[in-house]
Amino acid sequence: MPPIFALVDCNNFYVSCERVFQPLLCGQPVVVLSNNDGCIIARSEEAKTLGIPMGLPFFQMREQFPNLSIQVYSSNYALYGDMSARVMSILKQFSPQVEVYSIDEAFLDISGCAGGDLKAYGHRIRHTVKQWTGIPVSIGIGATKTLAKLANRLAKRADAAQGVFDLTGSKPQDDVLQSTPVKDIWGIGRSYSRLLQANGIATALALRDADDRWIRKHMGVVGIRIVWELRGISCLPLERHAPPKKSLMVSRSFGRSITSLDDMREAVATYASRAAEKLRRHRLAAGILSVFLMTNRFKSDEPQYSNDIKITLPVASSDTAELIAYALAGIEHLYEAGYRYKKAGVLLTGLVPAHQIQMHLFDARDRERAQKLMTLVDHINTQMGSGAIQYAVAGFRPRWQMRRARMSKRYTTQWDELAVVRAV
DNA sequence: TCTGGGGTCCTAGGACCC
DNA sequence: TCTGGGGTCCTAGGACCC
Repeated sequence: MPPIFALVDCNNFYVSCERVFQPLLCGQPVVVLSNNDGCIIARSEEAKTLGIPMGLPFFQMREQFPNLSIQVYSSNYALYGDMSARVMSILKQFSPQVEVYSIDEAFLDISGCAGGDLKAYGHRIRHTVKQWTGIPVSIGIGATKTLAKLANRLAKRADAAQGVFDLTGSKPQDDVLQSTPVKDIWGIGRSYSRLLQANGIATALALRDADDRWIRKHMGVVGIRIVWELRGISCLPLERHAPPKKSLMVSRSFGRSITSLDDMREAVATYASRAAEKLRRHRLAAGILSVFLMTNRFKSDEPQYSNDIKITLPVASSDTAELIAYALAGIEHLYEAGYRYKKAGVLLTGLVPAHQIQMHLFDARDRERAQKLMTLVDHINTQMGSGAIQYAVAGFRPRWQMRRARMSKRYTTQWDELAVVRAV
């Protein structure tokens, strides 16, 4: 049986999560900010209607919309991650074939599940997710992932069929593709969009019927796959199991610029420590550690500097102390006094499963002991809350910490932040 | 004062080898 | 004047995604 893809996408996901626990926000313009309260990364429909663009820096929103009353939240990933897991577990009851594509999206293969009426099945999914979690979703159905994505866009339109759009029927496809600008196709970004339009390919229909050789030449195999998917030939299979991670990064902009090596050391030690925790959670070890730092690229009047260094470890490791040591050695090498640093980060690559680390003959480190210590630290931090135990080099209450002034409570993952309901 | 973070895949080009 | 051909591997950078 050929697959039938349903793309289930949570509407304005972060805003919807906030609304579940603060129903007063429903009907009001709401936005959620990126880390460091930097940019707007989620908007309610009301906020979109007001003309607030995606990615707008928060301080510019305050300049441009000074008189509007908009509810603003810092991003609360503890809450969003947990709500996402709830939504995904519900979707798995509607199909054994689910690919969790991002925090707020999943592809389902619903061939064989829907019993003939795809649209009705979509509505059942939508209704169940809403009832059980409070999160509204939109569902697009198509013969390929690309077409399901496209259908999802239509499902979100107010005039469409209440959140579900089925594109598998052959009839309506041409006009739908005709009315879809190339920039709205999954996989077509700014640059390809410009290229295509400059060559007279402005709609999904035109792209579907474009010349393969031209596409291959200018957009590579990625482009060919998009075109074929638009023709209904599935090139992107459902991936039920996430392929193994190839890299892992922890980086943050600083709440205020760093101008001393001591502060930079604290920040980088903190990031290395977080990265090591992530490694262990995925049962991985890293063979290569890169560190980078940079000044604020938006401040053209300030001297600019950015640099990075890549360190190959003698033996792949997930030991916090060891990764911190390499990261500090790296950052001390990169650090130049006299700049105002805005961001730094630690990137781990050369990842291998923790159980198949290649040992080194002259390795002096007592790795067994280190591993026991890490297991203990992780256990304590799981029980007592993240950060209960940490390395002193990472600093306490550091000056450079990111801003998150408008954070809601962690309603679903923290006992002392549960929602309180009062019966009057 | 103020501008996110974390990923993947693909391609071109250089280094190196026979 | 004129300077092979064909591989592999690695890396940096571009493009895209959410």
